Amino acid sequence: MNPPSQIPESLANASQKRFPLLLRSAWFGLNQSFRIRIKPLGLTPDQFTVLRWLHEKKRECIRQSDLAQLMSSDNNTITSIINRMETNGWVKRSPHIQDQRAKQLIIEEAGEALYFKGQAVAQALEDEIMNSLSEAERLMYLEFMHRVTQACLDSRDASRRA
Amino acid sequence: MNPPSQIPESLANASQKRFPLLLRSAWFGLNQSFRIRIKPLGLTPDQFTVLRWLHEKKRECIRQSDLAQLMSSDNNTITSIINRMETNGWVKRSPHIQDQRAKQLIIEEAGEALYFKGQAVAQALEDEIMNSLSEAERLMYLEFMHRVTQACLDSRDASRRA
DNA sequence: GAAAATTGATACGAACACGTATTATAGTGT
DNA sequence: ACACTATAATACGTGTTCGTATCAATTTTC
Repeated sequence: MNPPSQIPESLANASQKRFPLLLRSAWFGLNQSFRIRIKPLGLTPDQFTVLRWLHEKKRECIRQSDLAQLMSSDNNTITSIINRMETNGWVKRSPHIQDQRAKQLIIEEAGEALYFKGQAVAQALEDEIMNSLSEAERLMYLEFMHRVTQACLDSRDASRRA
Repeated sequence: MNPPSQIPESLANASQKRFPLLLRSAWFGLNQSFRIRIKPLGLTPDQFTVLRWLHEKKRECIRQSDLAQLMSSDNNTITSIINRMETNGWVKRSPHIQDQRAKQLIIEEAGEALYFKGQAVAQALEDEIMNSLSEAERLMYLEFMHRVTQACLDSRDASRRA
């Protein structure tokens, strides 16, 4: 009865072929879904992403600025996220050996246990989303997405330098 | 010289075929690039998105909750964004005719002028990104992206109901 | 080796995302 | 008419994003 209440229709109309709107909705949808699902763990999506990188790069020496680049984020954001996660005992800061300015990030036992629980949820969600494409489509899509993502990051870097 | 300083390589390794990481980087890259480019206008990306929808739906009666759905956002966020934009004189709140709880959003002259300036920047950025794909690839990519986006939004809605 | 430029991290503030609670209005069922 | 439920907007608190400024340490340049 309300005129603008059929939102799916308007999405199908206006944003169907508009990359920025699709990207925004996809990211918000995925992020919100993941947030709801890992909420019982006491984790936020960004905190999980931190745990993921620190787990995968455990053998390497990861500084806060390295993490910022891996997450397409910046040093400010990483500082405040790590502050909360350090308080929770999930990660710890350690002095960097060669560079006295830097701090090496290390995942704690509690953090790693949390990561494994979150990873199961994340994998299930990823599989669920990717099921909307066939095997062949998925391969093409990921290849295209990879190129588009690089273009987005290149554009950002160019805008920063300008 | 620093061990983890070649980030492009690590992106090409670990996240090459991981949809969630690609999506995150693409969204952050695009958003950051757009933010830098429209900063001279005094606009943020989200404020531009508000102007965009209010311009495109000018003929319809758009309530705050309608805008929240269009932007994959929620009423809380819309309230605070509209507060700032109303202060700036870009939009105004008007009582809804049939529903006394609701407020109709209307774009002001100053807001529309800003929108047109931002739209030129947005279109240039979108074209720049889409240039990383050929014409045929772009058609396929947008079709796949549309399905994936729907899957993300469906997953969010299912998680909310659960 | 000293000055200059760069980099790593932090503090602070504004904007945004989101959960919970609250108030006011609308619709529903009886 | 009445209670019950649902919806629209808001207030408030926490977490995240990002710009600007600051400080310490490193690298570069001369």
